[in-house]
Amino acid sequence: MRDIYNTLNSRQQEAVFHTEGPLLILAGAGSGKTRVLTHRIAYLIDEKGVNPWNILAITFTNKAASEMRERVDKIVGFGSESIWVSTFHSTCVRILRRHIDRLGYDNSFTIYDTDDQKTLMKDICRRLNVDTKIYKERSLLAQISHAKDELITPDEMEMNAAGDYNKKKVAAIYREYQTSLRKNNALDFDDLIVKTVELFQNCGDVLENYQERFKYIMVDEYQDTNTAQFKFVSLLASKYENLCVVGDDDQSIYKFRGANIGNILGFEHVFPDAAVIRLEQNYRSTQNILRAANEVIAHNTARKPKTLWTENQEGEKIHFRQFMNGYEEAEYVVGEIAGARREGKGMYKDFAVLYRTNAQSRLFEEKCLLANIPYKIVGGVNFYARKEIKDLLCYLKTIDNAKDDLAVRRIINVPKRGIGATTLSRVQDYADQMDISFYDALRVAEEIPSIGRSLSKIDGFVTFIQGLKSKAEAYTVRELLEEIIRLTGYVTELEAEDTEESRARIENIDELISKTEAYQEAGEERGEPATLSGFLEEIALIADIDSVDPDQDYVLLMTLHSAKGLEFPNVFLVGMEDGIFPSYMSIMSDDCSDLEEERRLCYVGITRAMKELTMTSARQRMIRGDVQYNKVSRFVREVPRELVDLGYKVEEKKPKISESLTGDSSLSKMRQVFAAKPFQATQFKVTKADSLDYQIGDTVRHVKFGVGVVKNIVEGGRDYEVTVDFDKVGVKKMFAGFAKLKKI
DNA sequence: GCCCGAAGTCTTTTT
DNA sequence: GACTTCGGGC
Repeated sequence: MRDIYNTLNSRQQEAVFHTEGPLLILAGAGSGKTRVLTHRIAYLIDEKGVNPWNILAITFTNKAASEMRERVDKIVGFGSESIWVSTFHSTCVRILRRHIDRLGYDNSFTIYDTDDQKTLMKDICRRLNVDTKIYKERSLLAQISHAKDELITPDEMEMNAAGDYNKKKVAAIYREYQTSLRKNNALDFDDLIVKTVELFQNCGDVLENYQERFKYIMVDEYQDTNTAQFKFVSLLASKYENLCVVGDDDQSIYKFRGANIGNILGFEHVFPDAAVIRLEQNYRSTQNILRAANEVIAHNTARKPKTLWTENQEGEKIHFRQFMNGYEEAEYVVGEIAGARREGKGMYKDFAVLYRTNAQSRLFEEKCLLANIPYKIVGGVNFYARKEIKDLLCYLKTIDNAKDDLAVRRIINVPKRGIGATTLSRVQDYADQMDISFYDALRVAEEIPSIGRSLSKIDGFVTFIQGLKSKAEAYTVRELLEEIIRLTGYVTELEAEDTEESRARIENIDELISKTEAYQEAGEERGEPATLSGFLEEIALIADIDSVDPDQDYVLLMTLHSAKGLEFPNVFLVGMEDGIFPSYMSIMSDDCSDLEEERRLCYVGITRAMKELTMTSARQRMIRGDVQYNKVSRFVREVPRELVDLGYKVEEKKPKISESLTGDSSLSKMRQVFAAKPFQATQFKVTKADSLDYQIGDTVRHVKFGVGVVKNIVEGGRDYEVTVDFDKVGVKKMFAGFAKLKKI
């Protein structure tokens, strides 16, 4: 046997060597569960002679999947590429792409994102004369999604409704929603799981096929599986029962999207033969951080009792600071990072700022920009949800799946083709009457009565799309996209607009183009054809966290939810205020388990930290336009006083901050900041351009600082250092790779 | 059919 | 505060 298993502790070894039958690994935060999983895979292949082809490992995010894949590649001798490592959603898509015709869908189905779902729901409400003042689209979709998480069909929902008028109405809307999805040959996120389960239940041969294929199944983050996902896994595993699930009930934070904590708490009931192994030694955090985490989570009642321990050093105390408002809070945090960086205490990527809601990112982003600190915001408005991106994607979707009415209707007038609402509703009526798709109705528009003058415009559009369709086969995705941009004049139009906004949009489009290129390359590497459907699918299933590149040196700003599974030497938990975190909703809720979920979220946050943890709060804060006064979060008070360092008085601290980092940065102050900053020589991996598209004397634009003139360019080891004199904020030095200056 | 400004709504968290 | 929707005017 190889000696790679010697580095594991005895509990971990036990988990690795237990290969047959159901196994539940209760893995506390930082207890090395990914190590266990990867070593377990290696052991299965190397020692047990299992064919890599027979192994399935499921994670929640693509990032987790690719990390696991990478680590498996490193320790598995051969054949690691045929191990199936992917997320629940991609796994299901791959299965459905091959077999969903058995359920009466077309195998080229489209995946609807939240935006698409909303548009569709709006449509349905209009059709069914539902008053959206009373039944909000959002809440309807939430109810439907929840039903799907629990594998409840429209029929079942109606039956459960009994005499309840409201519930019956929702059930009817749910039914109509499903019909529309099918008409559009589309699935929403939840359907991906639900339909796969349906497929398995209806087609025994398909299920058996996959049961034989996946003889060994592993599921990561098991505490976050919902009923549908559980059903999916247990169907797959029911033949061989070689199911290994890894999770931590204390880190269950996705109840709102249907995660059923019962799946982990009741695993031993469903699989009576299950072995249970606990991993309680933490390798990540200092003793103080771990003690704080243990103390906080101990306030929860619904949990499997356990206590993490570590052999690590005691470490520093938990820092807590309270500020007058959110600005000062952000200034402090960013100042601390800048300071630590200046003193050589770590790189930017060693720091993470974690908050409860996405909206809180803004202040930190602003301060980072002012301090010239590279950062990345994870989450918030999805890149692919931006208008210009969606427009172009809908062209691609139309080409890919002509049944997707939503996509066709979105682009029929983008750019303006002078086809109005009246015409569109006539086409829609005709399509409904004839029971054909919207696009097919357009193709036979001459048969539609009272279309009149618009006919020629519609014909123009149809010819245009048909032309693109005929090219789709031969073109790469990139070529197709560029053709669309050229023929529609999309970018030309934006260029003519010439505003701050339109320039940003063009930049986004450029990024989309490079994503098609990256997709092409990845396909070639894997030896898979880079199809249009494949590209659209990848985009639909991508999460923002997936784009975090561990080689890039930037501070990460994200929600606590996004931070799960990550670790950082230094963590800032900001906005620690009752009403923010725990959220107002959870405090007010009758169901005290809501508050417990928030506490688990806090536990997740604390345990992200390896060396240092800072919690901050503000006395007053702007929330949606008006000022709120919040108390310090109860979670802060649950950390034993002796573990906390309250620091100096805030008033004493302030001058030092404003000296270095306030917005009205006079030249001398900025110099101070930069003088002690030898960081261009260190690893600052922003890909260095071969040359810059501007030179000394050119006028350039910066996202935050506005317009300025380039004064100097110094070629550094990894990037160019550019000095710019800005109209508004004066002279600044910055790195070309990060500053993204645009010549104007 | 299209554009612009006023009013209304929202936010927890995400694949 | 930021984004979307709606209604009035052209």
